[in-house]
Amino acid sequence: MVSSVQMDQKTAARESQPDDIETRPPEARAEMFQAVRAAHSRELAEDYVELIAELITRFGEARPVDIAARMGVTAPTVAKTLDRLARDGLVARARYRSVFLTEDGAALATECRQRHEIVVRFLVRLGLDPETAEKDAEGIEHHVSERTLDLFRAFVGQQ
Amino acid sequence: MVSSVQMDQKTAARESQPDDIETRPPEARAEMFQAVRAAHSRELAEDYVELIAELITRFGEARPVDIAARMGVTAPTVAKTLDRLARDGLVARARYRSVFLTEDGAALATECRQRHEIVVRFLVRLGLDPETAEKDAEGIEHHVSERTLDLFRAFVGQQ
DNA sequence: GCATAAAGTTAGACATGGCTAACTTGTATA
DNA sequence: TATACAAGTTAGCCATGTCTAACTTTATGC
Repeated sequence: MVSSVQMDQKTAARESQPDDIETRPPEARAEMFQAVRAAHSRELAEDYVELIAELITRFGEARPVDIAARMGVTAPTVAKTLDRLARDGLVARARYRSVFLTEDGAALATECRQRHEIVVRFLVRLGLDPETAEKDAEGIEHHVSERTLDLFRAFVGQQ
Repeated sequence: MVSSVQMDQKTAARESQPDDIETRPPEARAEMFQAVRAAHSRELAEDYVELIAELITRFGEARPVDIAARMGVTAPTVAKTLDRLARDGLVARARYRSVFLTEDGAALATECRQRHEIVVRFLVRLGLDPETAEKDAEGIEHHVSERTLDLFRAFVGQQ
């Protein structure tokens, strides 16, 4: 262990380059990673409500079998996930029936769809092919702050 | 159930707007989500090796206690995660000792550091404040394809 | 050089998100 | 309308990633 040496180096580094993330206190890093973990726990819910909203729009209902096919998971996985979403007040369901969104779920879906749209359009505007843009957006959209989304909007909007 | 009606709508939609992701076959969606899930399973490993590399550079060693403070998790969580990384050949460790990267781990760390750098610089160039750029990059970096990264590089590089 | 503090480990709990196998319900058709 | 197939559910398994509590080892300071 080299704690005392570390402290000296840390202090020196922090004072010489205060803007570099590496030199900010460990708690600052911790907060960032905690935020990413929080985003992850929302991701699946967001993807589901977004998909459910789309299925309802296109087909009038969202069936577990269609969700499973599009999410690339098995039926039991969908069932368990829908139970969690119901528990969290995002979807409403009756046994052996299609799934519907609650008011909260519908609101979340709308928000997610818009965010997704903006990210895709931003990437395409940047020069990415639409196919890859869709793929990347699926992963990126859950980690884009409001501030960044505004910049994306501005970039898409310009001329 | 409305399978036959669904099929008609699906077919009609697919023929009218072949470029929209919603109109592509369900398997295309499934692949995207599977890719995102695969990215997730790599995320933690990437964040750890990146952090470990940085700690080694700055302090000469990477101690679990320092990793825990910066990841925002407890010591046992770090221990278990390091065991998995060791199992996967990314880190080497001896009981009660600091952690080191294997050749594979070091290579992954370098790759991740560069990707992270580019994403941050891209966001800052776009107009984002450095603080938020760091935060967003932490989530985004794991979901950026090579193609997108090239576009980010180009955008950062231009004048 | 010994006591104590700090760091690390182990054990065990829990939620999430995936799976297969087996069963039940609903639908469609012969 | 009876039955067979499709859809949905339940049970139970597993890995991941988090935690707390309790214990062991290492390092520090007097």
